[in-house]
Amino acid sequence: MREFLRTKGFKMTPQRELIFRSFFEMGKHVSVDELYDKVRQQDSSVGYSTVWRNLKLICKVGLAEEVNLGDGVTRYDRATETPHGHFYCVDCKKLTEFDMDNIVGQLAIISRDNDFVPSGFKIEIQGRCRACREKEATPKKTTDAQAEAQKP
Amino acid sequence: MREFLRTKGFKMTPQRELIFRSFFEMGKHVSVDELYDKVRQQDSSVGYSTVWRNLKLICKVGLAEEVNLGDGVTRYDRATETPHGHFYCVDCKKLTEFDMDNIVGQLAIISRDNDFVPSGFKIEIQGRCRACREKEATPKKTTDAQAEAQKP
DNA sequence: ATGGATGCAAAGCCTTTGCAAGCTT
DNA sequence: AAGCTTGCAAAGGCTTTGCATCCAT
Repeated sequence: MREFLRTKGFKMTPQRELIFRSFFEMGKHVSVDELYDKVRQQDSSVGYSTVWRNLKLICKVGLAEEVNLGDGVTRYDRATETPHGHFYCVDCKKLTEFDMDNIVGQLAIISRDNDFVPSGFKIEIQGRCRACREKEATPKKTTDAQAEAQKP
Repeated sequence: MREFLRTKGFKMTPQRELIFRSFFEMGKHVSVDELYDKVRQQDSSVGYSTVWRNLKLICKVGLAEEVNLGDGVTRYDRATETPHGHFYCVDCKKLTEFDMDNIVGQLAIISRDNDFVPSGFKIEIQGRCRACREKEATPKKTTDAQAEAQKP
């Protein structure tokens, strides 16, 4: 890793090592705050911006990429060999992955047909996961839209 | 329109009418700022939050929906009958649409197979549009990744 | 010695909200 | 009259940046 970074012109530091290690241990969909918390558990002297900058660095060197669902939080997803889409539960906000190998091929075709050179694909399916559906077995009287509309 | 809103419990006002009208004239992918500018051209007394709140209202009543590409700006897309995905040019930041009828069927199947009840699908294809490719016919010496990595 | 890396604090940016005053119904 | 709306200003919430200092190479 140290060697890998050097070839890109970056140095290895204790903080960086801790941050990188923590990130790759945490798996998927990590937010800056989450990673910051985890890092601080092991070294409470690490600054927030250091975590933030290193997360950006991890993306720069191609080891991860940003995932943004528009809920105000940027998440970081470890780069994987297999392209995948996300199920986004509107209730619990959890992300689950699904394979999208098959669909990517079609998206590439669509792109070509539209004279667009693609570099990345994102598919997000919003809805409700099983857990949240079972949790709220009792149906509401009003629709979500109406209920929402009442709020200021 | 006035009638439609009343049934949902909302009133019609001059500002609201102007905002609604402007939004629907502007077409797709409108940001709060853009709409605000357009509205101000016709009535410079309208406040930013009024535009913002009405854009939210338009979404609440189902006439539009938010589109978020994670570039820090929320866009609003008029609700259409045909589901569509977006080409997002990483150079000019423009959005272009494409039909995704065929793919939606598959996403629904994927959802069912994963015990997920979908309520919405989003597909985003990042890349470069023809215009931006032609604009920069001269290839760079360094890769984008390397160039980016040099920045602080 | 050098130039990248770190921490802290502060600035940015957009999105939201509190409130008093003003308008629809 | 009653309650939704509006404008302005201010507060939030997360992302970025300025800088002096520190450290890896």
